[in-house]
Amino acid sequence: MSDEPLAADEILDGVYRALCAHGYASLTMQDIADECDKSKSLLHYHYDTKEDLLVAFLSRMITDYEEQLEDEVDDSPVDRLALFLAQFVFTPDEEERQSFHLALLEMRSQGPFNERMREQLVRSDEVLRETVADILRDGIDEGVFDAVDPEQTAALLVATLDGGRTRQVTLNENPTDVSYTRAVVEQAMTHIVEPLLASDVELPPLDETLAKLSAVDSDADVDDVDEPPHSSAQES
Amino acid sequence: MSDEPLAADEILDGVYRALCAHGYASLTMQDIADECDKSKSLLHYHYDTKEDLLVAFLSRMITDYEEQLEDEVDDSPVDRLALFLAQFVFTPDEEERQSFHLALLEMRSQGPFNERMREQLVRSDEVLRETVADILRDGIDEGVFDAVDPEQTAALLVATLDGGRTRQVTLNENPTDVSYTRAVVEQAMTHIVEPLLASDVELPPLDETLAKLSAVDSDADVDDVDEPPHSSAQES
Amino acid sequence: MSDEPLAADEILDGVYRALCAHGYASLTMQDIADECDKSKSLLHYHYDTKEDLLVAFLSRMITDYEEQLEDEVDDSPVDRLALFLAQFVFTPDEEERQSFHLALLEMRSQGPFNERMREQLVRSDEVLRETVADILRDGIDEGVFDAVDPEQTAALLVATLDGGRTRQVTLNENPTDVSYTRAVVEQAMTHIVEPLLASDVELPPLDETLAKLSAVDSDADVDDVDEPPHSSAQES
Amino acid sequence: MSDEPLAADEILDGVYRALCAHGYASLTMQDIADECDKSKSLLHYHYDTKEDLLVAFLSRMITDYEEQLEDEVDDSPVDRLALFLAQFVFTPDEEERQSFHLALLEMRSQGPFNERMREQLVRSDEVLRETVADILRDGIDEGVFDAVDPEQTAALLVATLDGGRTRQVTLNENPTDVSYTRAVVEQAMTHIVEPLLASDVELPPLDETLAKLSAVDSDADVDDVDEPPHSSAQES
DNA sequence: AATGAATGAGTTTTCATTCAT
DNA sequence: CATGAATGAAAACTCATTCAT
Repeated sequence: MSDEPLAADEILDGVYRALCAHGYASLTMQDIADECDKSKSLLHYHYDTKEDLLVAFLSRMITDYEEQLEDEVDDSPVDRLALFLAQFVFTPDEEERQSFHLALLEMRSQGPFNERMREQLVRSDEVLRETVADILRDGIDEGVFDAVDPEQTAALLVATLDGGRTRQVTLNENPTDVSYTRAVVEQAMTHIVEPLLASDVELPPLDETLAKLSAVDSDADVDDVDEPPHSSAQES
Repeated sequence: MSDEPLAADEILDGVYRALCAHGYASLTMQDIADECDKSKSLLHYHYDTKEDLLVAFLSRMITDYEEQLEDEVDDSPVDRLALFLAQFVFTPDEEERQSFHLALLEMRSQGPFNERMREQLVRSDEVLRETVADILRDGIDEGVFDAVDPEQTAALLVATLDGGRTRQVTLNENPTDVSYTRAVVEQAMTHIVEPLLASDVELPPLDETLAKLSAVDSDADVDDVDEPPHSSAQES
Repeated sequence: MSDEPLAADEILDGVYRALCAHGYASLTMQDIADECDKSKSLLHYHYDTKEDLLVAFLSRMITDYEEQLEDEVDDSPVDRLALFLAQFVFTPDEEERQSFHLALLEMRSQGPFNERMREQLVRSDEVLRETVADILRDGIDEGVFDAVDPEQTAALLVATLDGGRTRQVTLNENPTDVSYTRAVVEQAMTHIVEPLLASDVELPPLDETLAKLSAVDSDADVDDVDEPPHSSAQES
Repeated sequence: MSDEPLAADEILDGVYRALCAHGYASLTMQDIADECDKSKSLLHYHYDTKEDLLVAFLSRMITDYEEQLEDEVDDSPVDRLALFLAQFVFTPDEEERQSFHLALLEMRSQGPFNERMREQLVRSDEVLRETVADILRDGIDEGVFDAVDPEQTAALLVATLDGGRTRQVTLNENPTDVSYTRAVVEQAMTHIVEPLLASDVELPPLDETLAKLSAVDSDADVDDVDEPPHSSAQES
């Protein structure tokens, strides 16, 4: 019955918005407090230190992503792979997601200096690569992919997509320009994925998958005007 | 003939070492001053603001890299490509290298917040992609590569290598472990580069190119004990 | 009839334990709440402010001490004086005692800044000096002490004992070491008390009185495992 | 020739004044900064932490006291002892010194919680007791004192005087009232010191020594209106 | 060219207190 | 009675920058 969102969660939502607005490097507790309309002291009431808060944020993000993945297990390997590729492409209206991935990139670069953060980042990396490896394994079993090494190929794909996205978010001054990532994803489809497919299998075109993606999003997002549905998370 | 290095340059060297030691996020003017044995005030004498100093550092780094590239124009396209792949991710002094790329990654994530930094980063990206595109164009002209789109393929390769390196430096707690990058580079050779080669052409194995690389470095490094020769730079 | 201790009293017990554990300077309401397993809010329900709570604590402590004194009026002046000397500085549970006196010393030093606290401290000082003066008066009347000025001599004795204890608790890193105090008490007996005695009167040796003290305590302490019986209080 | 006082010293002077004005428990870096007309940041420039600053303050205080002692070595043991006793008595115009001793008492009660502070306090205690013990030893050698145990007797005297002062500063609401300490000192002279003297030796009356003390002070204090001459320090 | 001293604006964190339930 | 949640004011400390020399 309790409609009111829990403060601890609202704070994490504030972290998301504050990261988008200010980036990680210049993120202050005050920024977060402002974004969730709470007092700084309350942040410390729920999370002892700033680090605790950020670790909790990363952790929720990854868990949300894992939960989202479970919804997709019924699709065919080819569709799941297409979906995975498409998720890396920002659509022009996703300005916010670009800011977010930028902030995430900043946090990632803190990993080596912070044990607890690195733990989360490594976990995130494993989720990501394992997702692709699972898809590949399923596809190989079903005979729709050639018998490549699933782990190695997954590493290649994740590196490529992540590299494309990284360059997109770091280099672009116009946050609605998505050409860099899109080009990389399309090249990855042509040079890496398509040569893997069995002769009678076809990868759906990127635009088609993107269209499907935004349809799903509109469904889900009915009342999430400003807020990520604990889900825009996908990472590292 | 004046042997004594210019203070302005010694300061930039200090930036390099301070970035390796502390990362970008927690880099203070004092850190840099300590690394180059100068006073904070002197840094401000030569560079008005911290931002000026970091922009100058990025700029010198890219210029150094460009100069280094000019030494390689005489090699064959295949060798140059092999060299590029190898160089991107390995150097004889791995540990320092990784911390440096980590710091660079942090700076890259500041690009969107800082016009002048982004300028340098974009320039660096162009140098990088243009280098690969040039190699590809030369190779296509000479008939050793298939007639792919040089720009697009260059973007794919750069994204892949950069993505691999990024994941390596952000996820690894052991800074001398390069297995992640190596796997990605090898996969990139197999899945992306080799399918491009004319039927009678062979890409030299990674190890061979690496061996060549360290031979060259030993030659050059005679008196570079502690200091980057204004050159370890290469980026973004 | 009602066995359950009153919350207001349990809170004061918490103050005692929290003072021993943390000292006065860094004593927080949370510390006290933790020690009595109540919420901070409850402390404020029973005592409006932190100051109120501490004043109440001091007040109860002194009252408890006064009550304890009444038990001793039947003894001879010499015995009562010996007891006073011994009691002032030693108790069976030394370690707890020292931390408590330390905390008390901190509170005492707040007196000049806090009217209400000073009131209690002054009252405590009067109780203490009056106790000794009474003993001296009784002894002079009975002819066992020389005819000194009871008030002045009481002031001297109290200052000496308090000074010894203060130096003990502030200087010693080992809280069970009482050698400093013992030395001072013995010197006080030799130099101050003994010259006061009529020629046929003898002060019982310190060890003997101490033995008596611990015997009494063991009797009383049957069910006081963890808690001060509202009584360890005695002070300055 | 440099007339201007060193900032580091001015800051320590500020600590003295701030301690007098605010006490130790509520002493903030801002209070100290205000008292010495410097910025908080400058305090941190010269002393890394608040603790460092306070330790430095204690340390200078003790050193100053030791230096002052050296001026007195030529006096006779009886005079030196009289002087020592008198120094514990505040004269009515020494309101400031009372506040200071109060603050010092607060710091002393922090000893057990702070290793570095305790070090200074122990050193101070040793200086104080050794001073008296030295006087006693000299006097015994010269035959003006009875052959008491110098260390033990010194401990008794220091405890008594310190206890008197402690009670004075903690209990008195009127900071110009010095009756408590004065009474204790006089009692100590009568009951403890005088019985020690050889039959032909006399202790100069307290008032006389006090008069001598203030004469010396007026000499020295010519231009120290508001400032302790790095010397009001004397302590345990 | 070079430095030590100094500062203001800002950061995280602490804590007594209040409020709704 | 009792509590968890929430807050505002203030604390120590940091850091880029400036200034006098």
